[in-house]
Amino acid sequence: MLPRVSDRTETDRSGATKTEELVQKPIFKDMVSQTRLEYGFSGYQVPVFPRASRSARVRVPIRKKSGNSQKRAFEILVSVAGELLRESRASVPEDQQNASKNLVLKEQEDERQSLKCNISDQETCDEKTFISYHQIDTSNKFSCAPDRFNSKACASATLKSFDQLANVSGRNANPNAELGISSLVSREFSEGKVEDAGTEPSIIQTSRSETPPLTGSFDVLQMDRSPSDFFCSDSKASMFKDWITLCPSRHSDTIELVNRDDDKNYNRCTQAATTLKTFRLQSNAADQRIKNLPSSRHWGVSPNLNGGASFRNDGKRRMMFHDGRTSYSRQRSKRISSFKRKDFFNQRPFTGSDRGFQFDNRFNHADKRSDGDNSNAAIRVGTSIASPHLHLGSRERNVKLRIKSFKVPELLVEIPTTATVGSLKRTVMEAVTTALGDGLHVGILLQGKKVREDSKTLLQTGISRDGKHRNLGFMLEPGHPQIIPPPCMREQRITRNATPFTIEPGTSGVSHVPPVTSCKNGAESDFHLVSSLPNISANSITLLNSQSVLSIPAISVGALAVVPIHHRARCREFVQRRIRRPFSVSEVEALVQAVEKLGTGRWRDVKLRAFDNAKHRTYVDLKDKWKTLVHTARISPQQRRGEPLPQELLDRVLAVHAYWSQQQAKQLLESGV
DNA sequence: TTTAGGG
DNA sequence: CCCTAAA
Repeated sequence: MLPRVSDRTETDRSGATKTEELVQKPIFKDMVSQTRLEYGFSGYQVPVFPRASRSARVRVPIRKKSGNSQKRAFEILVSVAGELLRESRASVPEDQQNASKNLVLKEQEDERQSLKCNISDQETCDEKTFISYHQIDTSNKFSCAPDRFNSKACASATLKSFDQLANVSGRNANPNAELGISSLVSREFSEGKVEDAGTEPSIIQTSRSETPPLTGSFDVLQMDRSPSDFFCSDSKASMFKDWITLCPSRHSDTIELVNRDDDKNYNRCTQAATTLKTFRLQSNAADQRIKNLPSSRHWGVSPNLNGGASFRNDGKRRMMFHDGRTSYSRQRSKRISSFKRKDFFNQRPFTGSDRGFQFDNRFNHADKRSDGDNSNAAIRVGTSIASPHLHLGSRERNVKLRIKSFKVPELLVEIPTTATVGSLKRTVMEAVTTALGDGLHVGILLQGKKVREDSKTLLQTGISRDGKHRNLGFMLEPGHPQIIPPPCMREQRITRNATPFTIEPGTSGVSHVPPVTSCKNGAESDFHLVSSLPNISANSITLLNSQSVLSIPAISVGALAVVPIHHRARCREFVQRRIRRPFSVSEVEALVQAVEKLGTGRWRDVKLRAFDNAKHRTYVDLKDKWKTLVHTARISPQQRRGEPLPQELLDRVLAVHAYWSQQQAKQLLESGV
C-alpha cells in the first residue's frame, strides 16, 4: 500500500475505489513545492483580548423595555444560582457546607418543590432595594421570598439598588454597586438559624423539610451565553447598554453586578456571550421553550415537538427521528440567532462559534486601577470557596490570576508565494479566527497537570495555595462537543464530512473508552484542526506537534457530569446556522485554479483537489462560492462587497466560466447528435 | 452522495 | 449559507 494513501485514510475518504484519486491528488508537500508555502504556527501566542480587563464576568443583559428589570435581573440570578446548585450539589464536601449565608435557596416541602430565596438588603445602602418577586419561573421553579434576613449576619451580601446597577429605571448609574449572593445553601439554613462569628444570629426562613436542603457552591466563574432573545427588542445602539455583570467579587462568595451603561465598547457587540462553563441563563422565551419540553433529561427524549431531535453536524441541519430516518428541517424560525451577525472576528474576538462554548471578549473595564497595558490583561477570579474559616472580606480567599496570553494550538496556513504580505496577514487572521471561532475551551494546568474537576473549588484543587501561580497555566483547548455526541445523535452519526478526529460510530453508546485515533496532521491540518478536536485532556494530545499521534482518552467523569447540560445546549444549538466564513483571497485563488483545471460541475473533485484540508468547505460551498464569484466578476467593482479581489482573479473567473460553459454546450451538442 | 439551482 | 429535487 502506498504510504501516501495510508497516511490519509483517517479522513473521510477511504476505500479502494478512491485510491487512485488519492495518489493523483497532490499532497501537502507537493503543494509546497508547487509555489505554495506552508506556515506552521506552533503555539501561536494570542494575547488575551486587548480590552480584557481585570475580571472575567458573566453579563446579564437587562431589557430596557421589559418593565420590571429588577425582577428580570433577579430571575436571571436565581436561574444562575439554580443551575450552579444543580451542577455542584453533589460535590460540596461535608465540611464546607456551612459557610455562606446571604442567599438562601431551599428546597421546599410543598408539592412544587420550589426554592426559597432570601435576599437581604444591606443597611448601609441608603437606597433600599426590595426584591419581592415571587414565583420566579425558571425551569426549576424557584420562588423568592422577601427578605427576612438580618443583614449583619450576611455581611457579604451587599445588595444595592438594582436600579442603580442597571440604570434601567433611569436613575444614575453606579458602576460600583454590587450584589452579593452567597454561594452556598447549608443544612444549617434549613434549620432556621445562621450564626456568624461575632454577629447575631439571624432568622432564616424555616422549612421543615424532610429532604435535605440543596447544597452546593458556586464554582469559579461559570458563564454562558445569554440567549439572543434578550437583544432582539432593542436597537442596536442600545443593545448592550444595560448590563448586569455577574462576577466573583473581591469579597468572594458574592456575585457582582456592575452596570455597564458607561461602556461604549459594548455597543458594538452583537451578542451576549460569556462562557466558561455550561449553564445557561434563560430568557423568557427560552424558559417557555423549556417548559414545553419534556422535563425528563433522559437521553433519547426528544426535545422536539415533531418527535425528533434536531441537530446539526458539519453544516447540515437535520431532523433525527427515532427510527433512524433523517429528514431535513426547514424550521428557520427555530434558529436562535435571529439577529444579524456582522464581522465575526471584529466583534467577537474571543467568542466561539454558535455551536461551541464561548469565551467572552467583553470583559469589564470598570476596574482600571492598574493594568494599563491591556495586552497583558489579567483575569481576576474570585475563588468562591466556601471556606470553613469564613471571614468575610478576607483577602486570603481570593486568588488573583494574571493571564498574559493564551496559547493557541498549532495553526497551519497555506498561501501562494505570490500572495502579498497583506493577504498573509489576513490568512493568518482567518486561521486564528477559525480556530477561536469554533469554540475553544479553557483548560487549567496546575503544575503541568490538567485540572479536570470543574466542580472542585480552587481551594480543593490547590490553586488557591499556589501563591504566585507560577505553576498555574491556562490553555485553550478544542472544545468541540460534537465529538461526544449527545445521545440524540448517537443512533446515527453523520460521518462523511465529519472531522477527522471524531469517534467512529462503533463507539456509539456510552463507551467511555473511545478508540485511539491516529492522524498525521501535516497534510490533514486545516484551519479547522484546532476546533475539530474533542475536549480532551492535555496530556493525551500534543496539539503543538503536528506529527503527534492523537489519542482520545477516556472521557473523564467530570466531563460526563456535565453532559446533560451539554445535551440541552447542544440540541438547542444544533439548529443554528453555520458560522459564516468568507473566502479569503487565497482560497478564491485556489478555487479558481482548481476550476480552471477541472471545470465547473465537478465540485467534489475541486474540493478534493484544492480544499481537502479545509473541512469547513464542502463541495456545495465551493459551488456556491463559484456562483457568487461569477456574479461578482460581472458586476461593477462598486457593487462588490467584502474583501476586494484582484481584478486579475475575477478576469480568470470569467474566462474560466466562459470556457467551461462552452465546453458544456459542445458536449451537449455532441451527445445530442 | 453529488449535482444543480432556487432561496 | 441553506434547502432540496434529481440523478
